[in-house]
Amino acid sequence: MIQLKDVAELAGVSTGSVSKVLNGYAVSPRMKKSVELAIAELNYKPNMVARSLRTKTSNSIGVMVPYTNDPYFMEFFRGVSIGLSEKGKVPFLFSTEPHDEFSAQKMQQIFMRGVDGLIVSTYGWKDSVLEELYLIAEKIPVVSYKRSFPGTAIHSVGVDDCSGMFKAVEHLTSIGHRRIGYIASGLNLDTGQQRLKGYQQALEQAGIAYEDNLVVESAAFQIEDGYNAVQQLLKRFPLPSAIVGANNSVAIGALKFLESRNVKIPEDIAVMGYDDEPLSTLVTPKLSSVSVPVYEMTAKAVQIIEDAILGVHKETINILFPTTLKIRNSTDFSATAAFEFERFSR
Amino acid sequence: MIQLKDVAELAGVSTGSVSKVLNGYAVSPRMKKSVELAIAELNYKPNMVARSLRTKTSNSIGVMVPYTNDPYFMEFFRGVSIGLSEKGKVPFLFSTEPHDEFSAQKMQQIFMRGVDGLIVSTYGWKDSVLEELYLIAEKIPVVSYKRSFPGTAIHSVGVDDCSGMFKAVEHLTSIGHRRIGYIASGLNLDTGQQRLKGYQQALEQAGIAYEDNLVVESAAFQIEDGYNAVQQLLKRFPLPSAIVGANNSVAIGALKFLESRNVKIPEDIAVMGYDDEPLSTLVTPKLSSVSVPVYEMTAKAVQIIEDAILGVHKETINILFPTTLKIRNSTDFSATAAFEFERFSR
DNA sequence: TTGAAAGCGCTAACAG
DNA sequence: CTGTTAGCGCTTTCAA
Repeated sequence: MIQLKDVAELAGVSTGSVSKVLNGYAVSPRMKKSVELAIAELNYKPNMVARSLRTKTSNSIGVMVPYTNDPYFMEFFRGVSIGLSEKGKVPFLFSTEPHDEFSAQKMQQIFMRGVDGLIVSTYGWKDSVLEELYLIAEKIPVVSYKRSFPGTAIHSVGVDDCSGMFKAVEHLTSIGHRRIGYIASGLNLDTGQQRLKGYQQALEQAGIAYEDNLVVESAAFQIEDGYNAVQQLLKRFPLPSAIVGANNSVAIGALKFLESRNVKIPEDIAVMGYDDEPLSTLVTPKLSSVSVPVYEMTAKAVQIIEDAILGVHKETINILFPTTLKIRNSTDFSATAAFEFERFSR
Repeated sequence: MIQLKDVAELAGVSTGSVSKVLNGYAVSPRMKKSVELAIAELNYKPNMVARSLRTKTSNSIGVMVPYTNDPYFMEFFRGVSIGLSEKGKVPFLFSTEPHDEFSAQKMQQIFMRGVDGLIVSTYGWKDSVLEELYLIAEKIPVVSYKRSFPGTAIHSVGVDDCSGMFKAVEHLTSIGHRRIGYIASGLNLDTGQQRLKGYQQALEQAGIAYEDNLVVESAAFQIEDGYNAVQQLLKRFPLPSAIVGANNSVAIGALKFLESRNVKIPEDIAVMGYDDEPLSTLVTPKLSSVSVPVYEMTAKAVQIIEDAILGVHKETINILFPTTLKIRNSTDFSATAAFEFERFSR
């Protein structure tokens, strides 16, 4: 392994001087030149581990994502990754399984490795793991994705789920639906509660009485949970003319069950998702949904981390992003039929 | 930050001794006890950066995955992540964009951070980046996923693409198809060539003459590439009665185009994918495909890395895994209609 | 079995 | 502007 000392020798200068040109401090042009020559000659690469030990920063960020098959993981990670890369930072990635016994341990691992900050999606985390997170947040900046932790040092980026779901349901009432089933997921989470609230407020605004038995709770946020939950809704009488899922996956699960029973969508029953993803345009019919600005959110998360590391933030930051309605064929037969490729573009 | 020295002081022993109990060397029970007590009392966490600098190993592995929207990325990463986690190793993740100018730079970054090995999917990498990879492979173990580099130090895990595609096409000929269109992707890669070869061999075995104009090349491996490519195939006369995609995404793209033109699948044209993924069961009709044992492959990749780090391997390892046929409704109308959830299970 | 001490490769005062 | 030097927190000889 060729190291700084070797560069110094070849260039005929001190190691301190080499370090200076490496880190962009003021040096004479002559010195700079000869050092750079030696670096190129030897193909020298600084040892980041030694640098980290000395400077106590690593230019790396811990990222924790849930292990679900949910595609939002992919977009979240992708966004964070692009953002960090632009800032010259490296992601240390950890996946967490919901109810993973080792999440706390993994988080410690990552912390011990000297990351400068943490960006986390805490979906499925147990309280004990969250406790650990609070502790870490006292020491390095932490940004939580789509979930806020009021009263802690944890920053967050999220969306206004109440207004987002309001839009979804308002869309349905605006095209005439009066009996709207709701597949509720994550009612133990603030985000799940806000979505339900949005549903209720939209009904209220349309002058529709809320009916408890049009809301069924799903086991979780996955496709199969929606597939199972929708079956309850089909036992109601009169049948709902529209069904909204608390997220996109449960809506797709519902869609798939209805398809298997030859229910016509949207003619017999309209289906609406929430938290749009590329998959929406690949199912038949294409799923209407409410879209969340993943890229803006992840970019912001990275920005917050960076600022926090630099000590810019004195207060905990909690930002909510707006959502946008995507109307497709699962609620509107006449919606654009052109093949639409939804990509994560920047 | 509480450190080893503090533990030593509290326990009334030397730092060397604390290090010994930390690393499981022989110490007296008394010493062990008191040190452990002090560690617990102070809630001491070793600084992995310092440890790495000293030991020259980091227990971390660099993982490079392509930035595509292709879901196979997710499964690959998930498998690797689970595998590493089981070995107590941490993934340092880097995403690469096809034709990314910075891939080489990113790889250097990761290398400089002292990873003990590298697991890479080189999809879309330019030659200059590969050159860099060869160099790195001289210094630390590298395992490539789904692509081999004969004559280099790079290990690989892959599948037998020729026999895999053979199975796919054989399935079609066995149910009576004689005119089978093929969407070729990645003909510049060995894996793309092997798949095409499998297609040709299956035709030959069925006594069907190969026709150049039933093979169209797609721009890349994405859904939209299949969507575009299939349009060429529809200009052939007589029309093919079946179409095979070189991977799952292009097959889905084809499926979506045919759907938009109200072509009945599989009655008018059967569609077959390759390299199955969960998405196959979410499109309508469900896509027949050839499945690759992602988890076994990633687990093997991790195993190889681990062994190589320990110096077990003297030779470069190249392993091919077998594929399995998944028959669904896009080729067989009567295939199981039950809702099938494909999950990445272990 | 334990302690003392010498670094791992780098940066950052501090002097010159 | 440049060189010297003292560590960053840990492991690992080497002696005791």
